[in-house]
Amino acid sequence: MPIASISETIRSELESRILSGALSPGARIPVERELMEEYGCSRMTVNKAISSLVAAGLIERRKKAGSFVSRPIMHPTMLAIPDVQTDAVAKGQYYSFRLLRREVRTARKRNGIEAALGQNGQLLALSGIHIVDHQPLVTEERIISLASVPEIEDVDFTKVSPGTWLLQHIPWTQSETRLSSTAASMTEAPLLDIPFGAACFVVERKTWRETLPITYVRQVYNGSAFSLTGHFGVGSSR
Amino acid sequence: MPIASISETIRSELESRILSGALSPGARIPVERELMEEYGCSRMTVNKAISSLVAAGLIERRKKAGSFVSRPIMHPTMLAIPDVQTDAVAKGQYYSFRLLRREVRTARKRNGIEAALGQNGQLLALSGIHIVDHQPLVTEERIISLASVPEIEDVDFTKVSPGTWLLQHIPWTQSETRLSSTAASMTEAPLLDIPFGAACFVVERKTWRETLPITYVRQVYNGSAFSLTGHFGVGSSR
DNA sequence: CAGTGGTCTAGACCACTGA
DNA sequence: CAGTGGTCTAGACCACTGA
Repeated sequence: MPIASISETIRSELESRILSGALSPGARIPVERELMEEYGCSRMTVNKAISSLVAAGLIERRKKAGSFVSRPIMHPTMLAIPDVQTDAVAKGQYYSFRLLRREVRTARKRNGIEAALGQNGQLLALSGIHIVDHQPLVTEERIISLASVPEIEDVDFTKVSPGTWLLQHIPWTQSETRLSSTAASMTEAPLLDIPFGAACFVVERKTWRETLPITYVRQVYNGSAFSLTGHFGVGSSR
Repeated sequence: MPIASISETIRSELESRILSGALSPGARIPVERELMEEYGCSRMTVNKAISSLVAAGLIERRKKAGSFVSRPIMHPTMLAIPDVQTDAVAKGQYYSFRLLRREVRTARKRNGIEAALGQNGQLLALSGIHIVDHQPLVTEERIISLASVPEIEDVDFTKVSPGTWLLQHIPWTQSETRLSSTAASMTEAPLLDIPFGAACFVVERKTWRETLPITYVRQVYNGSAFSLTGHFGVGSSR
């Protein structure tokens, strides 16, 4: 194991004092110049340690006033929502994507999502189903802005899923993900090989590259075969 | 607006070059000593800029070899899973918690979760329902380690929900959250005032304080009244 | 107006590791 | 073994803002 650097030592000792409650929310922590003396190091080193605790949300700083233990403590969770194909391949499972529909068209009026994606031109609308280990796992309805991603018009989606292709070719900077549940519809139920009305898990995502909209996708998972797990550790983001 | 510092300038210019694709995944970025000259600044300043991009996952560094644009690009999402009561109160909605069952007992054998929570003593088992704007929104089954949180035995849960009380009184450091969907059971359906078998959204969470287990909770939401939304921006964690 | 943090400099020594 | 990043020093000047 690597020997902890001075700034790591300061960071972890402050973190312990906060998490143990020795320094309670709202408490003032020693000023940088005090910590310099305590650890016999330079101010830059102290600053680095405290800055990482600020980034982790454990400390807030105010000039002249000092540095304070943050007050709120919520339930944030970092969820890594997997790409279906990438995830299946990583687990060594058999994967295929079955394309059900492919259409190039303009945005439908009165559909806010399509309007945003299609404001600069045409849309590619796809629907299909992800099959993992020979079982249908999740249906997908996707809309892609051809103005933002013209080259996708020539991609063969029998070899690669649209999501995987986009991940590998288009850099994105912002995403918004919505998670919900729904009852399987008349179209989804037979595709997923589950009863009409069965509980499903829904992932919807919009993705942007800077301010340029790229894609919207709605995925409906077989609810009995899918869950998402997220972890969160206070101060885990170094 | 504050004038960007030198390190912020370097950071944002590198970020732009990466996100625009001018520097593609796997590409080598200039070494620190080159960037020093380019920006006419000290190495520490360059290092600070690059370190923040490393923390944001955009860059990976290898000694001797150099610094490279990261390859993967996943779909991480930061979800802030709200506390039901805190969330409702913040929105100005009427909130109440109805306690249905309260029991102090030892862990049931063959139940891994209870065994972990009850290894040092007794458990407090609670069940109840969160009522928001006079509509039942979510049922809750919770188990709390009395060894870790002895003072909770005297709390009156007609005024405050167990989750809110814990958030406000017990510092936690690690949590694991699982999201899934399920069909409403015979006990849940009437409590939520929905049909038996209706699609529900399930949140399960285990929480620790360092290595000490604190609580496990399973919440079943009325699926037609609930969704979670998370955002993610590349490089948003400064 | 004085205490605090924000940022930077111009070096330094070292560990690591790819050529 | 040389290039690269990791970390640190001992200062410095300044902006902000609470007392």
